Amino acid sequence: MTDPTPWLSPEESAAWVRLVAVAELLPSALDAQLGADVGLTHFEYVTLMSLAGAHERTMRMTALAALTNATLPRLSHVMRRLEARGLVRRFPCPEDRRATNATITDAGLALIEQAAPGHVRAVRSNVLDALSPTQLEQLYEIAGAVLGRLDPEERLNATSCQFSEGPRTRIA
Amino acid sequence: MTDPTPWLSPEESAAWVRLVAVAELLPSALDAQLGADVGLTHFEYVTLMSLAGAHERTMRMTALAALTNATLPRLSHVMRRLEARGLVRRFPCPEDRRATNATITDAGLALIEQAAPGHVRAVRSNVLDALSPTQLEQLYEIAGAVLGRLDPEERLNATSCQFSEGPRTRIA
DNA sequence: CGGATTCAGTTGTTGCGTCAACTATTGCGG
DNA sequence: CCGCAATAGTTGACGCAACAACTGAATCCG
Repeated sequence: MTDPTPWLSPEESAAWVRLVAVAELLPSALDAQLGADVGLTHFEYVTLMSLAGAHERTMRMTALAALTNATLPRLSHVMRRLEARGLVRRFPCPEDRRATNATITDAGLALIEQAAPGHVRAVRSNVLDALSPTQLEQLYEIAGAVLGRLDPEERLNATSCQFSEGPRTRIA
Repeated sequence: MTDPTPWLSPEESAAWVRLVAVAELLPSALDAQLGADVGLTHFEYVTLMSLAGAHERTMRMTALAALTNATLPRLSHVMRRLEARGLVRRFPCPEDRRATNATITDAGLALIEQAAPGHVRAVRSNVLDALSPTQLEQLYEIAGAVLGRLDPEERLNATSCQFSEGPRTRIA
């Protein structure tokens, strides 16, 4: 009982401190670049990208919330703001009249196509360029292991593939 | 000009997505545990820890802000709340009457001593336990490399050593 | 010495995320 | 078929961080 928490070893502490620093600075850096560039937060960008990659560029609010790891209230507020800017549209789902479908508009598509190059540059210059191919693989494994603890549900899995594509299209 | 952003390779994209997920979930997890345990945010906890480890348990606001990577307004607001809870005290610096010194109170020390075990447990269960010793070393290197890009000024360096110590004391 | 600039902090406003209601629809059990 | 729980989403209130404007003290400089 006197030693339920053996404190952290120097190695653990050093790695932990750096990880925390990255976790704090990275979101700010992403938001800053996207905000200055096109007036979007990173979350708004991911939301629009998810819609752009969806079938018919349309998704149910709940599905979109799960995909972007947002609570439903948060997504609702964000979508209201995006809709006010003409970047998305919302309309009731015909099959389930409780549900709401969201679609990205042409203006929304145009905006993320405008935003993407700068965002990719920021990702490279802030992170990827600092890592060797070996470290990239290690990062993949490490982040995966940590995610297994942080997100046992594995809800965040489909956000991917938004980056390895060329300009997004309907499907083909 | 047509290819200034070669998009991301599948490997890059996969690692990036996982890193972003960790960067989003980790702060929430820390805040949730500390908030439920002792009603502190992670930032407040780090602030109190920094004060506890400082000479005479006292620090200038500017120094504390630099150490915790906070803006001065943010720190000012946080310190006002902490002072209202009796966890810190503020008083004008005798040598420079522009400056304000902050000290952690005995109540503040007691609170972080109460909070530390649970926090360390959370750090372990959410991150460290998922990594092998090799991965811990890799994480240290990777996070260091990324920090070199995100924080070229190296402002976040002294937050360390708060974890490898036993219960904090003045100095000796 | 005296005015201007810089520095240290605080305060007010705005924007975003979370939490707690609340509405409306669906599906289930009797 | 009728109530009742569960689901989908919206809305409003509150808390915290960012930004800008402000006060007061120190420093620079002529």
